[in-house]
Amino acid sequence: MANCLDQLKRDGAKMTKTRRLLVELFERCRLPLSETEIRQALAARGRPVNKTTVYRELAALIARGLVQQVDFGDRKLRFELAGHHHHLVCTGCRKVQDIHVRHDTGRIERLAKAQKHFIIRRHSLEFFGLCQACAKDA
Amino acid sequence: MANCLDQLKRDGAKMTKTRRLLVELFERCRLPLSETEIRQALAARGRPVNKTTVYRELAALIARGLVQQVDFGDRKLRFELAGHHHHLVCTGCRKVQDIHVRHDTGRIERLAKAQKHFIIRRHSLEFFGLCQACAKDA
DNA sequence: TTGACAAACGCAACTAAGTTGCATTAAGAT
DNA sequence: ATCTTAATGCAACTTAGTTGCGTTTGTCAA
Repeated sequence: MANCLDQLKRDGAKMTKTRRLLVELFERCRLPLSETEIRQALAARGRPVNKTTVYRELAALIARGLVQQVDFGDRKLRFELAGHHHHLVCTGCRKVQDIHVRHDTGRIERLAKAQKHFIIRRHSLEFFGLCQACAKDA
Repeated sequence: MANCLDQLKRDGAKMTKTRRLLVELFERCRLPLSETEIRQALAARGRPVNKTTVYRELAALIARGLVQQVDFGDRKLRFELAGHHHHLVCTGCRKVQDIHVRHDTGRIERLAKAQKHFIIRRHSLEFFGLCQACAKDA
């Protein structure tokens, strides 16, 4: 992760306060964040930024492969440190947890190739349901 | 599927031309459609409708369990006949194909319950990559 | 067949998320 | 210290979806 900041530097990027804070934020929190959440977090740390800046910063980090987009179907983009994760999304309180899942994508990739001549590059797998607290209420 | 139209009737719904065409469209096409695509298709069949109507109609069908939402992460809602599907989404031409996948959700559900006290209700699993035509170009 | 009632509809105005163009500010190298 | 260029803010815009309200149209019963 630190080498990614190095990479940024190498191709002419500047080490701004915003960029440092943003990477820090992702590393500490390790969960998908929306643009709004990111701006709130940065503002709370004394760095209020425009939403345009957030999107541009994210685009830069995504282009370098540091950050990736996640998608929970609420038509809101979310972002997290790159790496293959899956999540448990609570439909009650919207809280998100990581979950480790071993699953055999190879089989499906071969199937798609053989039957549909389709080359799978990536997949998304997300789980929706109720967290402990919300299950109690229901 | 026909019994779903019956069900609609039973609780006071009217059999409008739009509704008939819409259900027909879903049954014939069997792939996730966006609001825009739906309106184009209806217009092509001589029934131009307002987007508000489309969304309301979809809400009614979803409420009855006839239709479900799908999500390909392009912050656009899509809709298809209810039932558990997975898709191959071409990132080149955006074409979508169904794919049949057997996979063991039971294991993961038990895991989520045991480790995180999380009750999984549903999941989404979508594959992104290149279809035959687009793979050639790349 | 007709008339009444509720569902369906269209329209216009609105919200929320994300994007773009342009002028200004500020890293950081020389 | 200065200069170059990345980073930033702002305002205006786009796209997807929602809401309120007045009008139209199925449907059912008389």
